[in-house]
Amino acid sequence: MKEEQSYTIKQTAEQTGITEDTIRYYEKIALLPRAERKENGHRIYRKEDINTIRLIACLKKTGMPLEEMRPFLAVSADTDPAEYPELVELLTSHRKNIVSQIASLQQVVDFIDMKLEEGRYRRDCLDVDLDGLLEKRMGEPKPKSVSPVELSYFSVSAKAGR
Amino acid sequence: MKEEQSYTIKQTAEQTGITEDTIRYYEKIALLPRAERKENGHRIYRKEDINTIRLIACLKKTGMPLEEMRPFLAVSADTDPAEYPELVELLTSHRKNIVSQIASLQQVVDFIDMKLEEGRYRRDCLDVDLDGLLEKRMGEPKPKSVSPVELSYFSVSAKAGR
DNA sequence: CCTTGACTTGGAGTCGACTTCAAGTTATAG
DNA sequence: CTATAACTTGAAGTCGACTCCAAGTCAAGG
Repeated sequence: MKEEQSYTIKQTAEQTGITEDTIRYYEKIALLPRAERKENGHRIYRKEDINTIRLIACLKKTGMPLEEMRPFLAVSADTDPAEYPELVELLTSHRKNIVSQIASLQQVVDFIDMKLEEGRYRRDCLDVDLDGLLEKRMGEPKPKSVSPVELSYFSVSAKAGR
Repeated sequence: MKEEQSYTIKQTAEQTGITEDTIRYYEKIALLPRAERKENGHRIYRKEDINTIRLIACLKKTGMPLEEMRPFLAVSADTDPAEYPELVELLTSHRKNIVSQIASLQQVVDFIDMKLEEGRYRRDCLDVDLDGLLEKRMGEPKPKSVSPVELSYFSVSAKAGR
């Protein structure tokens, strides 16, 4: 085994995409545990810590408020979730949230595709293969699309006269 | 045709899940157009407006700041996107964002599933069919799961001694 | 006529999440 | 020996998105 590699706050910021200030802030509000210091007082971070910060960044992308992250960080850090039933519940419940968030996002993607397709359709009304073109434009495969959910309200307004 | 149905701000709030205050606030910052008023000055809303508000709610769920929504609302309202190239670009670029957001979310779902599975696994170590059970617990089909992305950092810390 | 309820307005206050600031320490380079 | 850079601290400031407030209007009920 090699002795644990460690990083400065700057390196950590670079690796995680979270600014130094923000990392210190997270420590201040105890979202992160107090980082180890060297003799000179400078913080040092390990892979492990970087991973925790990455997890925060990831949860942030899901729109989770910092306060709600605490239990997740606990789980990530050391706790075995199954030992704490309320944690298990928290996890499953947040999972539901996220799944429904994905649905929301997918809806927006569909909205955008629809709009894009619509414009394209109007433009070169009569000859081009729509899907082929769309795929080319987006790079995305887009296997099925258009969620069953009430997508209605996204485009109506476009045609309803004002 | 029936004459357009209309709603009070209260009804609108109920239908959209956005509070009256917030709706007024959106109008104040001109995210929503000034609503029509009746003789007494009360706002009235149509299906069309409700749909716009729903779109805002939906975009909000994707974490989009209000300011960034303006162009989307324009598109939704009346503009043909293809007529404004910068709008098309905006749409495609935000589409990319969302797709990557979905990936982030999926990552978190995978993280949760992993944690849950892990706990379950430790618990009744030796006999149960994991996937079957998991599916039952979640209700979700979960056809493939575990995105290829660096999921590593999610669980390492769990086993790395502290 | 007075009250209740559903609204109106402008403005002030709150809250989460940073972000910036001022002042200080320590390490290396010229 | 000084200056630059990389950090430290605590506190204050900012910004987006509400959220609440006070004062007022109007319509219907008792």
